[in-house]
Amino acid sequence: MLSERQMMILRAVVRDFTNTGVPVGSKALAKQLPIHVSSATIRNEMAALEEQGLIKKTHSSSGRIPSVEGYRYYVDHLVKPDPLRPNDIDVIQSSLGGDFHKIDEIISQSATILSNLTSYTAFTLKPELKDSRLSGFRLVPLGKRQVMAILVTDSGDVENQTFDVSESVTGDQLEAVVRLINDQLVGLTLPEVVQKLQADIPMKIANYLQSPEGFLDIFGDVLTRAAQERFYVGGRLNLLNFSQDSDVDSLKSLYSLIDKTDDIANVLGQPRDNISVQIGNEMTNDALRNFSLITATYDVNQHGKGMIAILGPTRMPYSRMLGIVGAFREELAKKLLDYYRFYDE
Amino acid sequence: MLSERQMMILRAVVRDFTNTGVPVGSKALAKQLPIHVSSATIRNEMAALEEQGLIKKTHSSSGRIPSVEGYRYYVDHLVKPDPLRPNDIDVIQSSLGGDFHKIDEIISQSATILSNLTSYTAFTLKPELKDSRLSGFRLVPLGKRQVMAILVTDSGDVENQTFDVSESVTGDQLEAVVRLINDQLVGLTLPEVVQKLQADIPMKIANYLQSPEGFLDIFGDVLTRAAQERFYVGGRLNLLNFSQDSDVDSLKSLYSLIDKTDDIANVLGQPRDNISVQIGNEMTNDALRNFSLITATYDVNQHGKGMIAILGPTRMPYSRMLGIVGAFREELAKKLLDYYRFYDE
DNA sequence: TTTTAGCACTCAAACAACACAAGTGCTAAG
DNA sequence: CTTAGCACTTGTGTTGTTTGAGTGCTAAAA
Repeated sequence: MLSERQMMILRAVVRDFTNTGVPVGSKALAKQLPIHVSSATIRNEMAALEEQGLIKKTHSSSGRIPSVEGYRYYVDHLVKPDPLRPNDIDVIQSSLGGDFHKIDEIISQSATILSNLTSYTAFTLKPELKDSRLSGFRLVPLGKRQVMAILVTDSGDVENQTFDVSESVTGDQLEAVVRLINDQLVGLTLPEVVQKLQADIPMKIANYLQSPEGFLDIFGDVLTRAAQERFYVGGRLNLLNFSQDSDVDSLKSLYSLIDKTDDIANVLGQPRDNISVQIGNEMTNDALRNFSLITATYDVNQHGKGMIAILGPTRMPYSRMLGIVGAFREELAKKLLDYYRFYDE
Repeated sequence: MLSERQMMILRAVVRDFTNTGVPVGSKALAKQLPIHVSSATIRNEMAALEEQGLIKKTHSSSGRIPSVEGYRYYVDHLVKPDPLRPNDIDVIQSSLGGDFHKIDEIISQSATILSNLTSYTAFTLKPELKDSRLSGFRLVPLGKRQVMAILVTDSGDVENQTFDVSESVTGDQLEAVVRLINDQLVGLTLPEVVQKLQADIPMKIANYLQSPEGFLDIFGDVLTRAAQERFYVGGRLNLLNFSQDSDVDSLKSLYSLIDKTDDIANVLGQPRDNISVQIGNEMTNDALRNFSLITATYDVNQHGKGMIAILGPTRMPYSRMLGIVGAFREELAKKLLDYYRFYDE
């Protein structure tokens, strides 16, 4: 259990350190704190905090910095999200104010805005219905030998891919395949489709095409892309700002983590409600040891829930960041409700 | 004019320095060179080379490194491309050996291979006909309010985009628009299309749609994307390897250069025939001062010419790199001819 | 019992002094 | 024209010193 005074000190240590990056000592605290005690008293209290593992020294005679547990305690009990700066509000409203013709534009734009506001790296994920179902499949002939495959889900996701077919394949054959897919697979959830695709579909398709493998490749490809949650990333390059002593290797693994959709989905994890903070090694992934991740869901009513996140150094000004993320999720939800309202009516 | 011996020395300086990164001195050269002269003689020759601006010192008593002009002389007169290592041949053949369903896969894969072989950053551009023409336009309704716009050129490029329309727009209206576009614009080169789009098309479309702006936005968007040359980039992260003293700012500007298709197209420039090397500040762009760029065209006969390039430090082993780029362009051309042959027949 | 002043101690960081190695230019002799 | 020899320059690495910020502990004061 922490005393009031200890909390005050811990809060000050976190605030100072996240602002300056310099370990904070007893004397500086004594001057700064609203209570009148000597640096010796502060020292005693700091020793107690260190005892509990909330703060630590970088070397035997240095000032203190927060430990992961210290940050944890801070975000759980002590922090109060900062209200947005007027300037930030302007940025959000003007960047999100324009006209958009597709949801993805809004979501991708959001990642950019969020990274600008925070100067960290931002992720956004569009609102998603629990299990979306295949609602349509098309093959559109484009030229002598080019065909575009289009897959649509009932949550409005569209995946497409062009590919080349040998000219011996006729339009009738393609149409038959499309009909088959639509008859057999529309209405199923995507995992069910994948399953059927490995079971009886190949044989049925073989009735129409001599060599169905190529086609199945394409279809499977488009399908897995559709089943995958698609993240937008903004401010990738901001990671370079805290490349402590330019450790190229860890930077590389960090970037490959971010660019693999699967991996980053794992990192962000299941959307917890509200806002959640993960600090340093609380995340399993080693490449993130010096980072913190703030994730938040946003709720667009019947259109599902989405997610936003920012990734920055463990040593980030949490109060400000929590304020930004909290405000942005609201703005984004509002914008999307507007968007849907327009197209629904 | 350089004497035979001076050439030999320059060649050795470039080779040593690109291999080790350490300025090379007279004694080391004396030991290594096939002729028997003392280090003092080498020193005299080096002074002559420095006089001509081909090599320079990093400080008053250091060994010499090549100047930009020195590299230039080296690649123009002295270098001989290395033959490929057997291992590299394997890599190319196995990575390019598989079955592909679209050209873009081959080209994008090529960027990856090339970056792996060189451990630099690689660019690839697919073969392009001089001025491609609009050969078709589609609007495919996907659901209640989603529509996909597809644009096809006669060189086989496909651009597409989904967007949302208000439900008050009917299928008949869309069809009318498509017919209009195909009647009026198919067969024109893309610049001509752009021009017409700003002239009489908007009025004609207004006959069918109350508010054509949204649609024109989309069409224009797809159009500019189609007109743009699309580069594939492989091994982006390799740039981190030579982030000398981790200059974050210049890294950032480098990456934003690479990621803007327009800018990078400018950097790579017009495809010169054959293979060309640009060294350091020979390129106008400041962010590239410490880099060299090797570009090469490849020729797929009637299917046009494409381009590949690698971007690495000025201090790169040119002989090896020229060997790789030279061999790869041949392999790629061969692969593409194969590909076209299959689908053409 | 809590707070505080005082003091001895620790450590990182900055700096100076120094030796070393690699390399150069120059001179004079071969 | 080549070379041996030598004085000179400079980056690098080592070592020792100083300084300043900060700590823990003790004993006195509140």
